[in-house]
Amino acid sequence: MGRGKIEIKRIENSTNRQVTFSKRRNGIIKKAREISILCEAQVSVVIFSSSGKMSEYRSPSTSLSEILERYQQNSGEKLWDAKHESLSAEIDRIKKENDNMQIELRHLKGEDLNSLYPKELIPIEEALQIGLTSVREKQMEIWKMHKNNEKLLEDENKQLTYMLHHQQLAMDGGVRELELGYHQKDREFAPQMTMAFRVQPIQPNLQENK
Amino acid sequence: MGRGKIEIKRIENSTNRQVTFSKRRNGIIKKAREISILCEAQVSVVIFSSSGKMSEYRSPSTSLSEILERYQQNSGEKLWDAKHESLSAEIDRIKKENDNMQIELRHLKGEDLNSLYPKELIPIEEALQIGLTSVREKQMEIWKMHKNNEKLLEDENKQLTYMLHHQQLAMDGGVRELELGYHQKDREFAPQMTMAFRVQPIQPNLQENK
DNA sequence: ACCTATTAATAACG
DNA sequence: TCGTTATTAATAGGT
Repeated sequence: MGRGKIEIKRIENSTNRQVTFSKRRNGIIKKAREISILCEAQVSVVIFSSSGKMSEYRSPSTSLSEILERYQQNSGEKLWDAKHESLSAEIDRIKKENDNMQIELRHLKGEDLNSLYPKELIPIEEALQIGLTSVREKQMEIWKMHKNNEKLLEDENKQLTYMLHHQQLAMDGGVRELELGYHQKDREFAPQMTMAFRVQPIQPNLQENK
Repeated sequence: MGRGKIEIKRIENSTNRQVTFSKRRNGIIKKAREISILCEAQVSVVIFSSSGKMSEYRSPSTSLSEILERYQQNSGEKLWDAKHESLSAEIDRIKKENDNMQIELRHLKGEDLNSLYPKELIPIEEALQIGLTSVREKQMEIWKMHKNNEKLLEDENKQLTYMLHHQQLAMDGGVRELELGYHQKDREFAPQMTMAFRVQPIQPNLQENK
């Protein structure tokens, strides 16, 4: 039905193919609409072009879900059940994993020990022993760090006290007339000077509180 | 395209409508096949007649699920149920739970302790301490049970030895003529008699080996 | 997009 | 449902 008859096989010329697609797609959709009106049929047409663009026709006042529902009833095919099943399978898998961990946790916390064979207590005891050792080592490490920090702060305090003392002596001893200028001009500068002597805290990332 | 032009509106004559449906449905499906071949298009056509009978065309080597997948991507419309959503949500929930347990387990085993604040080490240490105490109590309990069982068996042994001794004395002392009868008639009965004296093992469910 | 010669679909009927 | 055929509709190729 055109200037010439064509064979039904892939149209090699790309432009031609695209044009034909466009025309025939419109034709199909028109036909779909017509049959739905003429014959009270429920129709769904979905067409993807080779470039991936989608076109669609659905008979009026019908949702795709409705059509899919009918489709499944008629064909017996499971449409989205494949995905559904894979999701369920994953849930089962994770739940099992979950249960195992739960049991392991309970055992480590000393619960449900009666369900175990005596032999199975041994690795649990060992794990607990190792865990306890690690935790206590960590605590010891932290304690040492704090101790160290304290020591540094104490040293710093001594140094500051010493410097303060010297400064006071110097001030008392002579240039008392400078006091006025100190109070008026350098007051806000003074804190910055003492800051320059402050030792940076060790382990700045160590936080005692959240 | 027929002996007469027809208006596109419901065909009132039922027979006529049915015939037209049949013809046009074939036409649409033929067109669908043609466009899929000519233009490399992916096509899905689903038609329900007014009487509920379904017809379908799908371009070769494509499943409907695949088409639905593409459809959803293109249209943004959600075809799958709330079911899917709830399953996905449950997976997320369980996975999260899973992660939390995993972390707790690792901490109890003394791993990844650096990611914790010092304060958080304390409850872990306590839990480990409690767990260790429980496990050791359990082991002690089992040990005591074994000890007890051994004691009972020992007592039983003594009793049996004693009885055996007495029996032997009685036999040696007098009725030696019974020996023949004992050997021939009661031999297979004897073990059952001694069984009657056996003490039932304590804690029959206690299994040393799997 | 539009045009139109030509083919394809199909309405009416048997 | 199937075949036939007059007639309309779709569309291939070209502009």
